[in-house]
Amino acid sequence: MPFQPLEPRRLFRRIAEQIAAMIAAGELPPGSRLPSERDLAPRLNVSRPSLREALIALEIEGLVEVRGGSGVYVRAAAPAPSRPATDAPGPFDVLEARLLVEPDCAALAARSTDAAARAAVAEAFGRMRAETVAGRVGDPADRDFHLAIAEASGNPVLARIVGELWTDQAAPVASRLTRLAVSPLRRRQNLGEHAQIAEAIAAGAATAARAAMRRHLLAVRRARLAALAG
Amino acid sequence: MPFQPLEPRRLFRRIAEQIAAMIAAGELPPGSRLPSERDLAPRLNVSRPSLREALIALEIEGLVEVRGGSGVYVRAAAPAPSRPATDAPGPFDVLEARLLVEPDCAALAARSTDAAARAAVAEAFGRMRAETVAGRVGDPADRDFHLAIAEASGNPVLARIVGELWTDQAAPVASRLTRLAVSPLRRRQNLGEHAQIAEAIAAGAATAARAAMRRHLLAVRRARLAALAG
DNA sequence: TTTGGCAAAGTGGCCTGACCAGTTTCGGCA
DNA sequence: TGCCGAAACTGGTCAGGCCACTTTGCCAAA
Repeated sequence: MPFQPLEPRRLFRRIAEQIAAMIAAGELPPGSRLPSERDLAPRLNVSRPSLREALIALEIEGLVEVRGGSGVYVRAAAPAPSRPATDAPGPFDVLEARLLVEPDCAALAARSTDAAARAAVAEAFGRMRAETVAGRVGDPADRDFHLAIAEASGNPVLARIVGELWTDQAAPVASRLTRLAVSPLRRRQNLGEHAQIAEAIAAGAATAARAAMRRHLLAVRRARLAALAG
Repeated sequence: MPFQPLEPRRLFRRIAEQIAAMIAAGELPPGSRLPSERDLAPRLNVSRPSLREALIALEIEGLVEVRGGSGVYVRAAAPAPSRPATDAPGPFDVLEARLLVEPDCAALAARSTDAAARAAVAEAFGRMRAETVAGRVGDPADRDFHLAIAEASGNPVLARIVGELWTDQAAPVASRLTRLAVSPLRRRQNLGEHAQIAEAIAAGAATAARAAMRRHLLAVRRARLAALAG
């Protein structure tokens, strides 16, 4: 069965989501071992290389752990109630930090006199809109938009912090949550919220920009909480 | 050349890092296209499937964008080697960032239920008081105090950010300014402001802690501005 | 000369089949 | 009963091949 048009997304993405769904559904409990690549691939009607690509994606997202010679194991991602925060880099910690920093970045960007930087914000928004409309994943474009705002704040330290926060967000636990939380509806809302932010910055409305960014991040948090609950 | 022991990490990881290093080094500028998979694989002494796995990893991490039928492109997010205006890391930029983050850290620390972390804040304050009385420079103790508060916030991401901000502050320009701004009078004031913060946190008064931290940082800024003018 | 469209070249997407190097398991031997 | 080694199993990697999409550039028509 040597083909399958790439109309949907790429195959490894679909495989990864399928496996992630099985994990979420409890068919593959945390700590359990997945069927071997040789078994699983034909069962999903894909080749082993494609399955491997999907497993690598899941591994990077922290859903799964690959132990050479032994097998692929579902990672225990359950938030331990005993240890609330201290050393665990939970996804909501990143969001909390973003909530402290990014609204003011937006306000500073709105006040900025650097035309080029503000043009970069508008351009990043345009790119993101194009990609969202096209139905692509859009995550990198999202990042670029927020980063452009941080850079437009004129404060390189803030820009660096925001960049690092997005790197954190790409880390295992968080990115898994991100993916779960991004429904088509949420993607559209996301775009609308970004539009408000971009407009406020373009208009030089610092207070409005701050408020819009805050609303946006709160909405993101709500979506992730819902994804966690669902 | 069909093998290569898996002593280091897995091959795709090493390939990904190698490519990421090229991007960071500017050999592959943002927006540029990587050599085709068929060209690049033999150049890195790996097979195409392994290279593909690495590219998928880089794509998930947002470093690269894969456009089917076209090529693999470096995402425009890497810090370009020369950024003219924005990249001057002025000392007041750091202070501005601290002003955004640290007051809320103090508030979170006051609300924290982690007794050990709050004890660490009190202890750091005690050490600082001892050193200030003894007339020492006080910078490390000062840093420890602020860092203890950030850690007591319970959010490791915030703790890391604050730590980095203090590292920035130690950079040449800023540290010279810091030294200038620390008169004996200022040192006493500093200690008093810290005492207010420490007390508010110990008392669990979140709002008061936030306000005290904010006042403290504004006072620091005033002192530095004065030093700059004088 | 300009513009339109179409074909070839190039690129990623995916598959089959195979061998290597670890890990795990289990049966035979002490 | 307990230890140890071999076989079975698993992931790691490679080679080569075909398909579908994108890009490019040539050529013909306006």
